[in-house]
Amino acid sequence: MEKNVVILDIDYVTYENKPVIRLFSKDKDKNIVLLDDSFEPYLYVAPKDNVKKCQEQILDTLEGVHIEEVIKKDFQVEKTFLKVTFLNPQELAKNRDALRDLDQVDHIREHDIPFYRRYLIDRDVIPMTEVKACGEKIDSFLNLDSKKHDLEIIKLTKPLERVGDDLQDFRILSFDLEVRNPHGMPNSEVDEIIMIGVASNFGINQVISTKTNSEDRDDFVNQVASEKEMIETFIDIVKKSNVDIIVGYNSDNFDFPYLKDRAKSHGIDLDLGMDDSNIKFIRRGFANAASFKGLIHVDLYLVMRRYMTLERYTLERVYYELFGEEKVDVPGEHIWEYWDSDSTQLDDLFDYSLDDVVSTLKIAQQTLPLNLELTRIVGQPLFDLSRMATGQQAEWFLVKEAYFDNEVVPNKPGGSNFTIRAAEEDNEGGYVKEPEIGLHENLVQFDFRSLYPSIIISKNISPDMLVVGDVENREDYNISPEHDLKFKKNPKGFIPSVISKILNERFKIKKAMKASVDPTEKKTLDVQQQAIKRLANTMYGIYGFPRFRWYSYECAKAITSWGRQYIKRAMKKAEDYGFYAIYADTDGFYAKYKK
DNA sequence: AGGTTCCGGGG
DNA sequence: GTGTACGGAACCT
Repeated sequence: MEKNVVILDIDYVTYENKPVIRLFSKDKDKNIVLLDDSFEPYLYVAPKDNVKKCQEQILDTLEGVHIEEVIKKDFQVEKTFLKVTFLNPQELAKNRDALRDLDQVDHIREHDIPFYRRYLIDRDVIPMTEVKACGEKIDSFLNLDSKKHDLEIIKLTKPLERVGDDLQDFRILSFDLEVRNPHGMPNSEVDEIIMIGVASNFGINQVISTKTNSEDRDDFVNQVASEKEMIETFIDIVKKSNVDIIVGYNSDNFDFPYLKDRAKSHGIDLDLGMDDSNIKFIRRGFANAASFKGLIHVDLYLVMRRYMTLERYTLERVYYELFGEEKVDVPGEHIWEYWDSDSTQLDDLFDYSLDDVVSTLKIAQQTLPLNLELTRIVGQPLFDLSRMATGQQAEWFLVKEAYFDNEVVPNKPGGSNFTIRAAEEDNEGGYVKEPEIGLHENLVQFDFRSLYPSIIISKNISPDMLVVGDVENREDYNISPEHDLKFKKNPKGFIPSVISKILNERFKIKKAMKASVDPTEKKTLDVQQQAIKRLANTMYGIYGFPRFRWYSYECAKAITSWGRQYIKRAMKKAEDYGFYAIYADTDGFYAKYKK
């Protein structure tokens, strides 16, 4: 059978010792899980000097691996690697260290790319877009049961085909808890949930509670008998509404952990997964992320911290910044008093609860389009992408581009490598001329368009083009104004070529945007070009950040040193025409016309 | 100057 | 989950 579906989420399970990729998807009216058992985990081995000997040693040491000799580019230089394929990801993880330590092995590469990400990259599958699936329908697979979970299960017989890059419409639901907290920040062991606010882009706007508001107020309260029933009602709404994306504000760290604890105390499972599986908290560094199979949870707090620069990121502050309106406010420490009061204060608390969840939905509608575009460009799941720093988004984008360029990805710096990188002096940044104090008139503003991306492209600044030591023909190199850093003029470096590619794409989109007469299309194109701009601007940052795969202190230094040269030159030139700069920063300045 | 601890959001 | 992890301000020594 053939079917067009939209992919929401991905994971894998191990079945009979083999990995099976599961793509949680949907079509117009049904949830669909695609199964693909045709993909195997692998890594690359760089042999020391003798490829054959290395291959023999690996085969002698490890059981059940398959080895293939491949030519891959490493910083643009073609080299022979051994592609070592394992039975399953667990085997790869278990044997990675032993492999690295073999005396015929120089080093290993691409050994730390999560299996589902590898699948998305290698199979060119883009989350949140439409694909054509060919396969056979099956009734069940492991814990998945098509009847019990009301979904279709399709075992793929052919690779997925891209149908189009068009972004789909998604069903978005926001939620928010209010808790009775007589002693400061609530404690889920003792403090009950008093309200659950729910809003959606498909008509739901309500507050579930054990109390209700006055008759003269708008009727948005869904009154139930107990806290247990509140939680059950919430779960029921989410499940019945076929939600694609569930959003909250700080829901990774507050709402979902709290809801889970309270549900547990009533013997309820927070089983919102497409397969009725439970909520799962994924440890990501210092914080947790709340996740469900096939239901994308986006915590907008994390998204907003990247989306705009503010001194604080409270829901109130972010909402004000985006929409210029004040929110209904109830001071946190008084919530329990409002709840206990049974008067207009209780009504106000209901209004506050609804306002919070409606604002959260509005913020989601405002910001998700950009994140969906980034998902499409970066090629990783929205759940992951919404929690990545922009530098990580850029890095995963480069990992994907490297695959299509037949480049082996550099390893992440580990241990001593990282310490060396981190110990390097801070790079001198852009040129800043402190503003001259006073009220100035007759000012002109001047700025470079994408200064750093342009420098990277025009000077071919890329770690694979950097040459250390003396060179014969200096004219074959772009040489930085300070530090004598030399970059080959040819061929085009990996990162400059990626940036030119996406900037060309942006140029085309901007052109189409100007030509378009349909306001919806215009808006969509605008979001697309913004997403690309963000990604292009991040590329400078990745050179200067010690944890990145393409980290290069030299590249970072070269970019800023050319940057300083360009802006100073421009200021000088402006002065020749009678413009005196009163303030400058990195890629632009304000100047006063003296005449 | 250099190292260590604390904090964000949420109620 | 092919796990190991932020970044700036405030506060010590």
